[in-house]
Amino acid sequence: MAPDATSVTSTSSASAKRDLEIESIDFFVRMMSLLGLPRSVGEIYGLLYFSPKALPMDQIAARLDISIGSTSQGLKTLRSIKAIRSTYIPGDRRDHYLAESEFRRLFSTFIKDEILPHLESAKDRISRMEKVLDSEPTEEKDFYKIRIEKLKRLTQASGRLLPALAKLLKL
Amino acid sequence: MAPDATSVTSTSSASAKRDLEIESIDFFVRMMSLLGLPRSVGEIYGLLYFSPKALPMDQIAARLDISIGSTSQGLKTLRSIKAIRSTYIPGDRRDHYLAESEFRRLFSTFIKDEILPHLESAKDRISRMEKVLDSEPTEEKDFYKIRIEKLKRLTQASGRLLPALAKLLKL
DNA sequence: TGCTTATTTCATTTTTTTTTGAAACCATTG
DNA sequence: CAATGGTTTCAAAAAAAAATGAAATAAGCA
Repeated sequence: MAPDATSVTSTSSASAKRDLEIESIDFFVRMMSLLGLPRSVGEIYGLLYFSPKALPMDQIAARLDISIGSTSQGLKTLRSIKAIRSTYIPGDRRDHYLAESEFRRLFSTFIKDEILPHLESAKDRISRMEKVLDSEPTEEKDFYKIRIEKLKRLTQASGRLLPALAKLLKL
Repeated sequence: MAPDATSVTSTSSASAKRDLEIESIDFFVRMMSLLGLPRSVGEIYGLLYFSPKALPMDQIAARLDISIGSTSQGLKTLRSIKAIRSTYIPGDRRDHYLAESEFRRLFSTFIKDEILPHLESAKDRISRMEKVLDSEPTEEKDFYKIRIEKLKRLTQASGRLLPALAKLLKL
C-alpha cells in the first residue's frame, strides 16, 4: 500500500510544503478562472505544479477533498490542453500525473483550441455581412461599410497577434 | 414622441439592416463570452455596433426583448469598460447610447481593469512563496525554487506583454 | 414644488455550470 | 476467467451566474 498523504515527508517541514501548495492552488484557481476553466481544474493543476512527485488520481482527489468524478473530468481537461502528462510508475497500476511547467505549450494549445476556431467562424460571418450589404440598396451604406471594415481588421489582427503571442510566451 | 423602432427606415431595406444586426449581435455575444461577459452585454453591444443612430435604453430592451433591469446592468458594464458612450439628444430626456467602435480602447480598458489587478496580487503571492521557501529548510528546495522562478517569469512576461498588446490593437 | 418619465437597485426566479456519487467499464493479475 | 483495483461516464444535486420585475431613486420639466 502506498504511504498516505500525511506521512510523505520525513525531515523537511511539511507545513512549508503545504503553504507553498496552498499558494499555488490559489494562484492557479484564479488563473484558470481567468481562462474560463472551472475551479477544480485550477486546484488540480495548482497541486501538481508544486508537487515534486507525480500523483495518482485518488491522491489528488483526497488531498483536494473533491470527488473522483471531478478529478477525472479535471484531469481530462488538463490533458486536452496539454497542461499535464502522465508517467508510468513501475509496480503501480495507477496513472501518475505531472504538471507540464512550460506555460508556452499550455497557452498556445489554449489559444489554438479555444480562440482561433471562433476567429474562423468570425471570418465567415463577415463574408455574409458583406454579401448582405452588397445585395441590398441600404441607406447609410457607408456607415455599415466602415463597421464591417473595422470588424474585419479586428479579426485579422487577432488572427495574426494571437499565434505570435503564444510564441512569445516561450518561458 | 420619438418614432418607434419599426418605422425608422423609409426607402432602404429593413430586412438587410435586420440581417446585419443579427449577425452583429451573434458576433459580439460570442466575443464577449470569450472575455467572460454575460450574453446580454454582448447583445447590447452588438445591437449598438451596427446602429447608425444612438439608442435609448428602452428601445434597446425592446429590440432585444430583454428586461430593462438587464439592459441597465449591461449598459453599466459597457460604460465601465468604455465600450459605449452616451449622447445628448435635444428634446429627449432619455440617454442615448452609441457603440465605441475603437476596439483598442475597449481591450485596453478590459486588460487594465480585469487582468492586471490579478497580476498584481500574483506578485504578492510569489513574494510570500519565496519567504516561505527561504525560512524553512525544505527538501527538494531546488525543485520549488525553479517552479517559483517560472511563475515569476510568467507574471513578469504577462505584465509586459498585455499592455503592449493593448497598444498593438490600435485599429 | 409636485408631477412625470427615466434609470438603478436588488430580492427573487430562472438558467447554466459544476460537482457529486454510484454504476458501468476496463484492465491487470492471481 | 473471476476478482480486484482503477477510471470514466452520466443522471441528479448543488452551486454559481444571469435575468427578471417591481420598488426605490433620480432627474427633468411645468
